[in-house]
Amino acid sequence: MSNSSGGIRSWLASPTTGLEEDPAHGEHLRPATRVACAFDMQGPVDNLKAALRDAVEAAGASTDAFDKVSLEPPKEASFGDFATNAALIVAKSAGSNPREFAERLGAQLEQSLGAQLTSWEVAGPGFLNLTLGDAWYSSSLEEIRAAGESFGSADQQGEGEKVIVEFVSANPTGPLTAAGGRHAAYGDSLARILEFSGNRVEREYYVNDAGAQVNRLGQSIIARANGEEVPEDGYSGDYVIELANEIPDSASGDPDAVARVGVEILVGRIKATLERYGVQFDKWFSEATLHDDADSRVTKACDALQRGGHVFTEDGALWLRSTDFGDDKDRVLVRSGGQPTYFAADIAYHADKLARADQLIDVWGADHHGYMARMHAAVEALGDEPERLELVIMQFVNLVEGGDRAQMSKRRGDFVTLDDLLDEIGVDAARWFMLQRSHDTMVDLDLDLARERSAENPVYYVQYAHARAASVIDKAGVGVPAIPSELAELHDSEKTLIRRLASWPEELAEAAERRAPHRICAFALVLAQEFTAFYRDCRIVGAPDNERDFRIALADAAKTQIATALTLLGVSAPNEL
RNA sequence: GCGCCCGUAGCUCAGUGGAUAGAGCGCUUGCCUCCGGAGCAAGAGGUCGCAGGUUCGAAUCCUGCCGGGCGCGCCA
Repeated sequence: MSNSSGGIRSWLASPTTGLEEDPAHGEHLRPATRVACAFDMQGPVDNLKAALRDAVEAAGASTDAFDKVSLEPPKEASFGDFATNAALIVAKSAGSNPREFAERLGAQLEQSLGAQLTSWEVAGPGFLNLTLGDAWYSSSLEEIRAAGESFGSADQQGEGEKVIVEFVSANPTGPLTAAGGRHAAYGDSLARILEFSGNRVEREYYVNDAGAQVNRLGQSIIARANGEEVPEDGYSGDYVIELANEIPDSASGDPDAVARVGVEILVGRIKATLERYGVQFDKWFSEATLHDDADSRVTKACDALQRGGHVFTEDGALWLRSTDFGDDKDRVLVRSGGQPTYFAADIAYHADKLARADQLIDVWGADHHGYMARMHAAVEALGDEPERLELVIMQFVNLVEGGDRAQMSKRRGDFVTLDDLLDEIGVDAARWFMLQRSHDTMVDLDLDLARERSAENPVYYVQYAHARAASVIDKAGVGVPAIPSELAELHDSEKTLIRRLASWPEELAEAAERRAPHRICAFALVLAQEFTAFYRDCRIVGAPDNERDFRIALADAAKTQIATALTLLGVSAPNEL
């Protein structure tokens, strides 16, 4: 960004480094339409909810507003295992008041759930608190274990919508920055979550290998090859000197040709960095290919807009009347000199993507939010529904060291690359720390904490719980037995853990719908904590056989779910640390 | 000036209509004959930026302010 200010993030993506965020990538807005989740309701909690729904009907109320009904473990343990606000929502439709209706609901559930329900009570304005029996816990664990690794995932993989997630797309004029690591972690994790939810997902990187910045790269390389300073607006990083040395005849070469080779090399490095980071793109889309031929896709896109009557000529330039679609200004498509703008190419690119998918998700940097309105306007002008393009805006990331927004950079003009960061804290910590906060919050990444290989570091804490589960199962030495039919009374820690496991499908759906991988981090952390509490309270090795076997099954289910969660984050789940 | 995001514990942040607002870090105090102490437990710490409004119920929704970040090119 040629015009961004200096300051805190300047060493991440600073004008003086010449590192540019991907162009054109703006801000955020949340279309009402979301990618549908392909999976059907399933799992123990859904069974309960189905029973609740039946009870609502049996008690004479409408289920029209049932999607507003919650059924979840209350914060306060004395309120039972699950609490529902159903009566508060539907009582009116039965001509009843909430407390009275909750009584009816309780009685109905008592009948339908039998031994699974130990007791119930009506509380407050009309909450119904349920206390479940060990029978429910046992059968729930059974169900979770039967589903195995796919618990919470779509019944039919790939039956959902086809989604293209475009992310990173950083200009190939320099190495990937640490900030790019946030985009990469987010986009990839979101893609994994959507895949797990049954969608067909393609990860795509838009390579801005055309336009003025590529030319500037060529000029900069040539200048360096001749031992000169780079031109104003050039790229001054040391990597340009490396490129100058690497590219044969760069001192006397044609700027475009030199630039092309430079871009090729840099794209290769970006690819390698991302691969190291665990991110694989399905498609690297070259902007230059949009400009090929006289009859290019950019020209076609402009023609299409013209046919739609959405363009006009002024001052020798061709404009899109984007104000017709909510933008605050009209935008130039073709400059008076005849060259298409970046925007025009981006429209062609999005037209191409729209033809290839049901839903588009673009992940953009926060400094591009001003670009959102025109992009949506363009989609609409093309005759498409703007909701099909979803723009997710990533806020910035700062690296913090020693309690300060740190000078990790050695000197002015340097910046922290993603590779530098990975050298410092490793892939697992980097991905976790990049993901654990919501995309619309600016984050400070604490390098000291991220480096820590102890329980103070959440990512190691979660991995530790996983390794511990593996270890104790191994130590018991009887494999993973079936859940015994005769059970001793369950410990509160066992029940708490099973409730958590059972809540996974719902949590996952939430993360998918809200495009919120950070929820998976939060879930994994709580799950690890609750597993650890169970491990502390319920001895496995040396316990009576039926208790031991039940607990092994539970530990194994927890281990599986921790591993699944970490996989969705792109973090490893080793059996030993 | 206009637009987008953010404002919750000392710090970094979860929590997009439910009951006494949570986690991690930091701080205080305990716990190793005990399946991994790379651990566990307890505690202190908050006018959810401010003011109105909607609701049986608001950190959450609406309006207006204040503060911070970012953006408003025939750049990408």
